Amino acid sequence: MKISSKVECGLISLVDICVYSHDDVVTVINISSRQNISAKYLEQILPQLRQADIIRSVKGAKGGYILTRPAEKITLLDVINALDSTVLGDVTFNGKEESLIADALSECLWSKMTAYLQEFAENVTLRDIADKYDKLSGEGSSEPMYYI
Amino acid sequence: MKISSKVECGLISLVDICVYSHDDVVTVINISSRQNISAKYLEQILPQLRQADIIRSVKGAKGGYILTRPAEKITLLDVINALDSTVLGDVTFNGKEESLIADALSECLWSKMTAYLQEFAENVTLRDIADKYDKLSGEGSSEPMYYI
DNA sequence: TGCTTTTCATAGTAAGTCAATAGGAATTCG
DNA sequence: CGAATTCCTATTGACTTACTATGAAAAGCA
Repeated sequence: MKISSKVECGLISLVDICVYSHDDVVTVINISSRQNISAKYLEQILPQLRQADIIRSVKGAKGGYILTRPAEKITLLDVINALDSTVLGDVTFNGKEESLIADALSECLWSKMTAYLQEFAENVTLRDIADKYDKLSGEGSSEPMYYI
Repeated sequence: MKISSKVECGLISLVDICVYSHDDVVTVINISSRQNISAKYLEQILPQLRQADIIRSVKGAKGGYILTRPAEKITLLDVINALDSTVLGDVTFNGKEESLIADALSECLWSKMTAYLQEFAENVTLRDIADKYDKLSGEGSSEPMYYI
């Protein structure tokens, strides 16, 4: 399916913060260099995650970001809603399609499909994703790294 | 969620054909006038449904379109794949995000999310949608139609 | 205080996508 | 032949996306 780069990068940042913040803040530059994402781009994404109360920011020197709550209480739905509400929001059209069929589709199909997707996203937590990453990177480190 | 107007109009067309074709072909102009969709736009959408073997076309005068098989054997997945493969296709990125976290996301999250959506779409048939429409339009006709 | 580090806010831009339109060729019926 | 209809390709305008740019504001530190 179609996931914007904003959501992808936002999620990568959150996993990075989750894994590398040891009760301390993580800076945009930290994330940028570890994850190969433009710092300026992150500077645009992270504030949105802050507004959605997923991360908390500390300004000034020694500043940075940290999760507002344990990773198991942050869901994929939270993140997607914060960064791209069209992914899991209602299906909407220009309004031109005025027909009973279009009505039937909205009421009986698109609404259910959206709800179905939302249910998936509600049940994936940042902890789940971070654990998967830990497992994968653990496997990787016991083997030669071909792609250095 | 985000559904393109192409998919919406294509689905409306299929329901229209399903309901109004009584073993006979339905023309673009028929659909266009019944559903308030530009005929030229439909002329672009219907051929794609034909290439996907969902409808069959008859050229020339007295020509038109008809379903290739019973409505209960046409799934939402078929239609979406025919008109907009990005909706249910794999999640792909520019390839810039080279990090283990991005790998973990592809392998463990996006692939599952896509499969989950596909499962939904596989289990909705054109018959289901047409039935819903019949039910809705039936209810409507027993009440005054305010929006003639 | 003044310097450095960092977040914050806003604007801009280049490329791509989408919805819709346009014009005309090819086919078939009567 | 002529009307109806599908088929094919191109084009346009609006919108969206993925970034980049510039600089202000805040906070730690010497």
